[in-house]
Amino acid sequence: MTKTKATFMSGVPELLILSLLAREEMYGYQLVRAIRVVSNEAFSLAEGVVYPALHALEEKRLIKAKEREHEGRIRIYYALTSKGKTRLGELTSTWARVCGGVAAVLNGEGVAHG
Amino acid sequence: MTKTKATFMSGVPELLILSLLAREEMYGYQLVRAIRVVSNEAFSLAEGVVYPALHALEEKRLIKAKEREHEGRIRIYYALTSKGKTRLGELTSTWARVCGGVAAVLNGEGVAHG
DNA sequence: CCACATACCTATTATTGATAGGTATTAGAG
DNA sequence: CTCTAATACCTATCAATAATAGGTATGTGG
Repeated sequence: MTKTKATFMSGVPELLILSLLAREEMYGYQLVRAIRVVSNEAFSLAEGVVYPALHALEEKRLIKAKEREHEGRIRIYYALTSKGKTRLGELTSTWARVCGGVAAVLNGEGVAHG
Repeated sequence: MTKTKATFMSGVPELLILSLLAREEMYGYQLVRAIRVVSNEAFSLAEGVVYPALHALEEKRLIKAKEREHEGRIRIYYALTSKGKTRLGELTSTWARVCGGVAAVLNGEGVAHG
């Protein structure tokens, strides 16, 4: 069927995660719920998406992990590094450019001649 | 270097092409320029992106090709099918949902508790 | 005791945009 | 007449990564 379900999502998980972590430290499971809630149900990223993304971001030094105990259970909190803040800025502006470009085409007035 | 250049672009070429073809028939080379111009330089999709996309869309019956001669040279014009119009509507609303979701997170007020 | 929520993880698949080529024709510059 | 640039089409390959579908372990409530 080639049902394309992943439309428009490339780079979005990274942007969402960095954006949420910019406000406060969070652990993976918390991020999964936060993404669903804060996006008003627009996104529902599974753990299988979020955890690998976190590991990739950590490897790129965009976020930093700190294990912390909570009620006898270990949670891995992630915080943005300064490199991560820079990256978030880049992603945000790229996102704005893409949004603007798409809007320009969708609402475009005239089109070039044949 | 793992320089990720393709951020936020998944599905965008399809959306742009369908959107432009919804207004008027166009041929591949023309689309390449139109995407650059109409998006205000936000996108600059190479021919190696546009042509395969057109072939894929044609195979899915979302667009239809008509060869036409222009000054002794053959151009392949593409037009939306009704299926293509439906698809464009779906993509547009998906795009709106994604945009809204990202905006909600980027401008989000409060975040869930730990 | 069992089910569920919490909290973490990985392997695999599939899609597809980007890159880097290639062909052929026509127009214009020198 | 030649050479370049623009037009107009094409394909093969790569690389990135979101989605799916699993898996482990602990704590809580009925």
